[in-house]
Amino acid sequence: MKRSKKKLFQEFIASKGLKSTRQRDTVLECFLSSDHHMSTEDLYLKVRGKYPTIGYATVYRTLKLFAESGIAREIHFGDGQTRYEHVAEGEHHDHLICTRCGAVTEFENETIERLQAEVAEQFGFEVATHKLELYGICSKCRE
Amino acid sequence: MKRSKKKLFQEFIASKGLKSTRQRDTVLECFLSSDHHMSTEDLYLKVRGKYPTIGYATVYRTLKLFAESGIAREIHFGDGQTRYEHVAEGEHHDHLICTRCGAVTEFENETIERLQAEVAEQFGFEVATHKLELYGICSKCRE
DNA sequence: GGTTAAAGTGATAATCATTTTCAATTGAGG
DNA sequence: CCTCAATTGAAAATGATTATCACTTTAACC
Repeated sequence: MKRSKKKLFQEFIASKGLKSTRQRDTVLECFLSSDHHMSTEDLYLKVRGKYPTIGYATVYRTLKLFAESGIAREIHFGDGQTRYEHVAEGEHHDHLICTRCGAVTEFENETIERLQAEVAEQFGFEVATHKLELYGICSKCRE
Repeated sequence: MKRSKKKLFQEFIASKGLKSTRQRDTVLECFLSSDHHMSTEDLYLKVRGKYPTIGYATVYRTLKLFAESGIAREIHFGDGQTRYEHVAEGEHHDHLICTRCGAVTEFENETIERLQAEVAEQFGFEVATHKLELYGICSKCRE
């Protein structure tokens, strides 16, 4: 799975006439080494561990490439920071966001997805991606 | 309906020991005069028409108060600008966002809402608000 | 109506995340 | 190995939003 994302990204890079560099490889490795979404800062700090001279700009630029290549997707929770999550073919997860402790839980629900498609069709809208976030208090904080 | 929102905001202001000012009244009027969501800049420009000396900071501050008072809600589409939409008691609308022309259409679907509540319950999560956005190409752009 | 303390305002400076710039470096193909 | 376009990192620039602060206004009280 990781192998395939690496390959996907390599192909994307090649098809655009871009170059493969140690920086991009390192950022990709670090990104793939986590299961969940991460902010640019999270990733920057992680990459610094393996490649101390990396610059912020490079991480920003590389993440945009991930999004363009389709292996990642930007997400915005409204706290002013952009995060990136993994995109697996045909898979999508939505979020439960605790407004007290900030915890983010992922979930999937096929029925909701299907209903979304129906609504879009009614409007003649062609859906590319979607975002569903539920804000509230998580079970731990409610105890 | 507008009357009730004005009243709601007045009550909120009073309950917090805040003051009623011409600036706040003007911003509220301008906000209520539109049916849909608007960015801070949109509103700022509109308010300037009625109150030319208004400052950006005041509009920002007032919008935050609207959100706190419950008559408005922040929305983020990922373009770096915060927008505010009207909140009507018990009503909620989700968004179809065209990534080509930027058009935003609102919709409601009770079944989706109900399913969301079910999912949240499974996680022991208490939902306060939610956000559902479908990104893609609108019917006009598809022609 | 005048007094006053607390809240509000507006101009401006400050922040914060993200982009751009640019000189120096590096990768891929010939 | 050479060449040239792509890449990088540091630092400056940007754009949205927030904080600061001297001055003004509101609401309550006398």
